Amino acid sequence: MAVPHLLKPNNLVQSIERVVTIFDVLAQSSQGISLRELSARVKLPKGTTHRLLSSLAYYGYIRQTPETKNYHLGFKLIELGNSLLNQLDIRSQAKPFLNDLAAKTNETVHLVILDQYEALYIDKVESKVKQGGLQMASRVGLRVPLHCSAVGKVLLAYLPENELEGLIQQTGLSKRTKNSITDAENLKAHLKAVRSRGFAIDDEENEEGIRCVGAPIFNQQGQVIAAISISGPTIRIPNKLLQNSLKRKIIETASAISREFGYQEPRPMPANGVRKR
Amino acid sequence: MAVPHLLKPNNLVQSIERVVTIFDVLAQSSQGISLRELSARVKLPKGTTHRLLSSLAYYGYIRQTPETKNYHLGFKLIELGNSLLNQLDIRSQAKPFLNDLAAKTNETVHLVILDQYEALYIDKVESKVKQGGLQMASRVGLRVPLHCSAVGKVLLAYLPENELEGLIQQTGLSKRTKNSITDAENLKAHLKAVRSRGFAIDDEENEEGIRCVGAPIFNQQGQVIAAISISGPTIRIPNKLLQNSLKRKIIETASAISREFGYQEPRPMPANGVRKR
DNA sequence: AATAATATTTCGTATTACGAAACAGCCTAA
DNA sequence: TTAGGCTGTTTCGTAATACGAAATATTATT
Repeated sequence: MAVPHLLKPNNLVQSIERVVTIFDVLAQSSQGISLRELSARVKLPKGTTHRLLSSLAYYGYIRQTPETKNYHLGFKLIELGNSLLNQLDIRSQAKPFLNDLAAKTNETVHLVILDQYEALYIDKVESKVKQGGLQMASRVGLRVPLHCSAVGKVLLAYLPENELEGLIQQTGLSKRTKNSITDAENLKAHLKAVRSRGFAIDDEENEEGIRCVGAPIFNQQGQVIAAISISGPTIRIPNKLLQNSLKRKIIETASAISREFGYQEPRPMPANGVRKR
Repeated sequence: MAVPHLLKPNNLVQSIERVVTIFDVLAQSSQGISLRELSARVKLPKGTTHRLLSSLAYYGYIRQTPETKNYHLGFKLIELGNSLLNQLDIRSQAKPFLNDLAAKTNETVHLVILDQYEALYIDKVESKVKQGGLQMASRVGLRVPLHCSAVGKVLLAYLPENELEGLIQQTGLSKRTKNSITDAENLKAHLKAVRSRGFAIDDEENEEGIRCVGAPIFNQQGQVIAAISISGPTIRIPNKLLQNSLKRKIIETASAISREFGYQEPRPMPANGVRKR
């Protein structure tokens, strides 16, 4: 809930702390929630909760269904969230390339950035041809662990050593599936390989039955600013396909986007393109 | 900025008021903003602003670029905004129909709901074939006035009389283009026609060079819960096309979505399907 | 190296938000 | 129809909380 690597300031504004908790509860309550239950969940007196809610409602950050009196997140949040998405120029720059890639591969394409030691989806393009109707559990705004996703491993690979250590210390390497890499040394070796090859593979390491290939996007300074991936059900993506056409396509697309940002490809060893925080 | 028709409670929580103002300024500052400038804009001492910011940063609602020290909106807002979008089942229900409609018409399709006397875009599907590269100034999370957009007029048409009055009183009828309807009586007559025909047309009333057709989506109780539209540049959309194929397609699509919500079409007069707030 | 212009932290104070308790509105059942 | 038990909402005296001026630290600039 809180940004993991930021140390907690000793003088947090109480109301902000409380509002944030309320938002979290509301985000989980898709059917809305009553004042009574909400105040119980956030462990505050009804009166106090109500006061915070009416302030938030006044500004459109939450809303109350008139019939049920239940509280929900407010539409102002869509406004803000999308305003932020729009400010991210990586997103608009990458969009046409992602569309193209999804059309060519008939699989789902993702764009992610690094945030708070997690990979944050900031765009998703589904192929029109949804064979079998298999859907990925991804969505703009959601997050995946870094150590067990293709995009995540790409981002990790170009992170300074000490930050990688920090992540391992703080969040650990969770075992999401039987293929997840949970050993720090294994991971480091794996990441070294990712750096030298320029792409990463997720072979059902995050979600059973899903395979992905991911590649990094560099800016002019050679820093990794985002990652893209192609994802699909294992049955549709044999290893052969992954290692050949998909791998080629993701690398080509990633390079094309990097070039838009002024990145100069041909260095002798692109391996040490360290990402500065 | 504040919800217009809600009366200001006399006991707003000060910190929330301030945070909201900060968010608004940050949303407008796509390049980030310095503490000095931000504190000037929100008319608060630097120290005070800084304290609020560090609380918000701790929870990921804002972030600070390490190099420039500038402040930006935080990714938590994307998470919340999209979590809310996802809670709106009208959006997921309508999605396939919108895709279909965009593909068939090669124009941009919008899904909007009524919020705070404005039409709020909650989905947008662009046709793949972007002839001429003409782009609409719309985006999920943005808003259009009700009285001069096809979707807006559809929503207005099914609003109880007193709410329509309230809107006119509070926000007025702005003249966005030479075609905008700015007279209350004209508007009422126009809305009556919209009700009886079951669709609305926006003939460059909101944006010069843009024409739209819109139609309402009903729920089981016969209330209007959303509206959809087809929009495109005037040059590509002659009145003939609008009145024939596009009009037919938007009505068909809207009915199909309404049926998903259990709406029973064939009543003698669907005109009095009054929308309850 | 000195200066200027930032961002950040400190700390005594009074304003602000607190929350217990009273109130109001609604449903259900007798 | 009215009593009872639920909700959500408002009040108000109090003290804890957030306030913000000023000191300090951190950068950038000359």
